[in-house]
Amino acid sequence: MNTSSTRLRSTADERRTGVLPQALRVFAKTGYHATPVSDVATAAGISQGYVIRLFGTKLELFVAVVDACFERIAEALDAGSEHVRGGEPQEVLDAMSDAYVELIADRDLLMLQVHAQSAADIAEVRDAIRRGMARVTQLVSDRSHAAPEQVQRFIAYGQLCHLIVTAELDQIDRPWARTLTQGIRHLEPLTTKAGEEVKS
Amino acid sequence: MNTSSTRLRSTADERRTGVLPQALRVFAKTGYHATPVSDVATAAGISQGYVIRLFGTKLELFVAVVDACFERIAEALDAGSEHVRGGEPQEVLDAMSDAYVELIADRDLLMLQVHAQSAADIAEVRDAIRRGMARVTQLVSDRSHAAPEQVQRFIAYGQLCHLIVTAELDQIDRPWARTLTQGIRHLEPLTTKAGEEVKS
DNA sequence: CACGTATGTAAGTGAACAGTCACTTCCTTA
DNA sequence: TAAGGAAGTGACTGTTCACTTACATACGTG
Repeated sequence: MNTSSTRLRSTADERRTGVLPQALRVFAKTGYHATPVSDVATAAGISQGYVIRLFGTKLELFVAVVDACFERIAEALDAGSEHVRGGEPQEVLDAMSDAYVELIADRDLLMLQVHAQSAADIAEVRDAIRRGMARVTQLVSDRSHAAPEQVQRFIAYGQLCHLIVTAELDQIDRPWARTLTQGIRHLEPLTTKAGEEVKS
Repeated sequence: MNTSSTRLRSTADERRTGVLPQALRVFAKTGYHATPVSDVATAAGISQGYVIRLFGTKLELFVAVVDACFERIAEALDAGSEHVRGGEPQEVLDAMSDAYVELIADRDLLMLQVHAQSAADIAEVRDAIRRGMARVTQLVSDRSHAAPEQVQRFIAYGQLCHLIVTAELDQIDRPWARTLTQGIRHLEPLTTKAGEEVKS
């Protein structure tokens, strides 16, 4: 066993966990069917054949990516709810909203959910979405102690964000687009507006 | 000119309009990238090469399908709002909700929207979504005279339906799934519940 | 009826892609 | 240090697919 950094090669497990974030980025751009495994391999800096060896099939890779996506979302919601623990339900929901909005500023986690929904006719993908949504919904419910209707609304507006981001409705300066984007402060990553409190 | 039905061949325009509903069905199942043109051709009963000739490229065909999809949605919403014309905003919105839910009982129009969102990195597809959402949003606003917030909510819950249908959450009998599906009476096509008024 | 145009097909083309395989290089440990 | 196993590559394979093209058949019209 060599724990020092002099190794030239990673273990297969290290590779897998290292590949996942890159695969997430690539799949988020073009989705499951339109993304060749070779693109993932290039992004990860390894050969295409080895990516398949690491994950078995492209589908298994994609499912692993979807799981990782929801994992990160759950973590963010969890962290966002931490500093208002025990607050009013709506207060907790708002904190989680802010955390989600902040998290998806780079679009990848959001786009991947859209692509996963589009590929949900594949049973394994549909199951991954179910796992993820179960986790997220339960987390939101448990942390906020909000009524089911409030939780449902929370998720519904999250889905609306998907539409806004995929069609880039925030870049359209028309009444109908403003109707859909109103009150949703999202994207414009890292630009801090004066007077708005920032998570320190 | 021969206007009788003795013709063995359709005009190109007739073919195009005839192919679109079949293409809608096929694309709704597997999405843009995973659907070969040959599948559309088979469904339409013509050769694959001719489908391309009729629409130019697969992309142009898909865009035409997305436009047709929103066309049908707009028609349904329009019709649904007819018999409560001049009613209270929320009343009109509810009527449109019912019309939408009834329309998407066969899933195709809904699934196609999801697939279009997933392919929205293609500029032509993104533009088609924008056209469609502009039309739908304006229609809902104009017919209902509801506040923008209400219209936004209407669309947001429509997007929630997309998630429920793609992941088939209505078939999951767990609290988290019930939280997301509550109050949304959808699918279970054509089963009329006692005591619920039916559009005669 | 003959000629030009539009409808439609079937075979073909070249590129792209998921997965395989033989092989090399590195690492660990007995 | 030798040996076996694990990491990793690159070329290959068979298939699928969008699009093209050469050709055939039907249709309208002078």
